[in-house]
Amino acid sequence: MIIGQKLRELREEKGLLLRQVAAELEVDTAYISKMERGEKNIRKEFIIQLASLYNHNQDELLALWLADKIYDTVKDEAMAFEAIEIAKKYLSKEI
Amino acid sequence: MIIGQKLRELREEKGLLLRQVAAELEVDTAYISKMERGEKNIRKEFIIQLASLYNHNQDELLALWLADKIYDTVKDEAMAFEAIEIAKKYLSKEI
DNA sequence: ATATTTTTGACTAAAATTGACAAGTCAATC
DNA sequence: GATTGACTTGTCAATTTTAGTCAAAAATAT
Repeated sequence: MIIGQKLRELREEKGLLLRQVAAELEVDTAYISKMERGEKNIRKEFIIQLASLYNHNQDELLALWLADKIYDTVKDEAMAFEAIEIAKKYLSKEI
Repeated sequence: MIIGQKLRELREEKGLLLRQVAAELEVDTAYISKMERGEKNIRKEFIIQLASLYNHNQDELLALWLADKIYDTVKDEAMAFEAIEIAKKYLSKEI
């Protein structure tokens, strides 16, 4: 989703090829392509490596990555907003 | 987590046994026990059936159920709050 | 004590995920 | 129009995760 787009932007800014990024992460080129297009989940570890490779703020990327996961779990749910508020409440109380 | 507790409360209010609820959902008794104690995920379909069985507001239960899922995906993440805000933004823009 | 309810742990079938590989498309260039 | 390079797509094997059962153990009530 959004993290994928962002990763593609960053890669293109750096002028890197899928192949080069793939070599860095030690995975197949096709796999990077799929991550960038949101066809595959991205492992947290990869985000960290990519933040470093692209010289980009790691926390920002991790936030986007996590936001995508949240979005994915709520997107088709009628109670999405209510649930988010409840989850936030749990979270601030460190349940 | 929280949805489990709530389901247990509701069941006890109605004076139903695990066995009886299990029969209603057509699953094993142990499974209900595990759902109520947050040891197993609960299928959305079960929440709907239980709302009806317990005569309780379905949307409220679904919101709790979804909140738990959100909480679960963010609970160990440093960027949890930021991610939630981003996800909310996506959601309100219906991306 | 014993009968009933709930919990626990081990287990398995099914489903989802990871990631590779091969073949395909698409542009640009020769 | 053939070739080359970058990316995409489909399929697949291997691994991991999940759903739910069963039997035994623990807890609770009678």
